[in-house]
Amino acid sequence: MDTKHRILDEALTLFSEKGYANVFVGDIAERVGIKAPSLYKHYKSKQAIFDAIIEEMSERFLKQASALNISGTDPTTDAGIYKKINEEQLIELGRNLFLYYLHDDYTKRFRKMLTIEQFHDKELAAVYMKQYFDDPLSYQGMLFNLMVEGGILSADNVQVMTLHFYAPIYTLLTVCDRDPSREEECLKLLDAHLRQFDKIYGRTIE
Amino acid sequence: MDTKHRILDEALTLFSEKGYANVFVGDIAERVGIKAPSLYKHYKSKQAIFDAIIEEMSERFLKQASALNISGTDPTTDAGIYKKINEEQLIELGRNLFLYYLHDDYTKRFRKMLTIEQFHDKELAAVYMKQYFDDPLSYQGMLFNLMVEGGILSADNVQVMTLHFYAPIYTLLTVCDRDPSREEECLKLLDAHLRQFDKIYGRTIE
DNA sequence: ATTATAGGCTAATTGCAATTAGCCGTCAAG
DNA sequence: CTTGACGGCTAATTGCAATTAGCCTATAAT
Repeated sequence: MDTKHRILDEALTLFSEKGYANVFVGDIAERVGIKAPSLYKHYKSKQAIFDAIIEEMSERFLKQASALNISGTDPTTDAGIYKKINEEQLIELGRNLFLYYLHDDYTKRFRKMLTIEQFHDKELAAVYMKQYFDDPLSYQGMLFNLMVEGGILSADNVQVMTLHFYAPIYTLLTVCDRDPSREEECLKLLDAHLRQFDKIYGRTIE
Repeated sequence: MDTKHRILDEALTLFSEKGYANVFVGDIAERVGIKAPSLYKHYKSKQAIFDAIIEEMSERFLKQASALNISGTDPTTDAGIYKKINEEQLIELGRNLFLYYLHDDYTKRFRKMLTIEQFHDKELAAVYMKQYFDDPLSYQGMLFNLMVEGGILSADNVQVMTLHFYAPIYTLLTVCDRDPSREEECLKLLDAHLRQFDKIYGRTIE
């Protein structure tokens, strides 16, 4: 009964490393510890495995939002916290966002898989964009609006400020995905970015 | 004799749209206007076509550097120009970088192809990183150093400043690659980014 | 004029990888 | 205690897509 789930897990790993077309059902089966034909007791086809991964990940995304902010609370209902944030907390917010994306095992593999497969299918490109561009920007934008209200940040154009915050995080993330050996270098650069960001947009409250 | 080159061109188009594994040699042949077996008069195998594309693009990259800066001259030999640049020219520099990457037909298709195929092969990931991260950052970093010397920009940390300049450009570029219909939106955001960048780091010369 | 080469075609061939057929053991429910 | 679903296996089968064989024409060089 657990096999069904192990198949998805191993398939995701392989798809993220080699891409759908370069993974054979036999590879997946081997990792799971069964033979290829046995896979078909659980999934109708190779494509069905892929679809099930997309399905599961879409659900997972819905639940994860709260992992990303500093308080673990929902900022729409707890706006006050973000009006009192300080420099260290702002930096921690960025670092958490980065580290979550970087190390969460599922999102990491899923992101790599989407990166490879995004051009096969308009849908996948849309999922990628939503997950790694639109949602982070709109979520961060919302937080920053609160911070501007709270006098913690100052900006004419919150959208551009949010882009300035997020684009380096995204860019460094894609570097680490491609070459994990540069992780340390990227973390340093991330840190420098966040401090500089705070210096640029932060307002000292006296 | 021209067929050999047309094959590369059509193959690049197809690989960039569907990925290597999803393109059949018959597809390439059809576009060129010949039958699949005839391809083998020009290239030993499908893989050889792919390799030839990589080869040709690597050469092309060497020649293109001068297309990206405002003067068309080599800044290592003509540093003076960058010490006298003004706000509008700085913005133009960023826009040119973006538009070149976005619209140059070869680099656009090649970038998409690399995005899809990068995880097959360490080499390809390295090419991608060099082309879209390391080289732009080091090149821009060099320009910005000149501008800091010239009193046009001010910064403690030129590396982070360069990241702040380039990361949004890169990020918006990946958005346009995935969904060309957002090009206009991205261009507006690019413009706002560049103006904001100038406001942050620019120094008025009186 | 003849011949070799380049480049095209049709018709195999090959080989691999997805899937199907059909068999078997286990175990829980009746 | 027997039956049927579940999940595994081996041995086909299928189908497709890369490549090879072998032929043909045009043209350019000898």
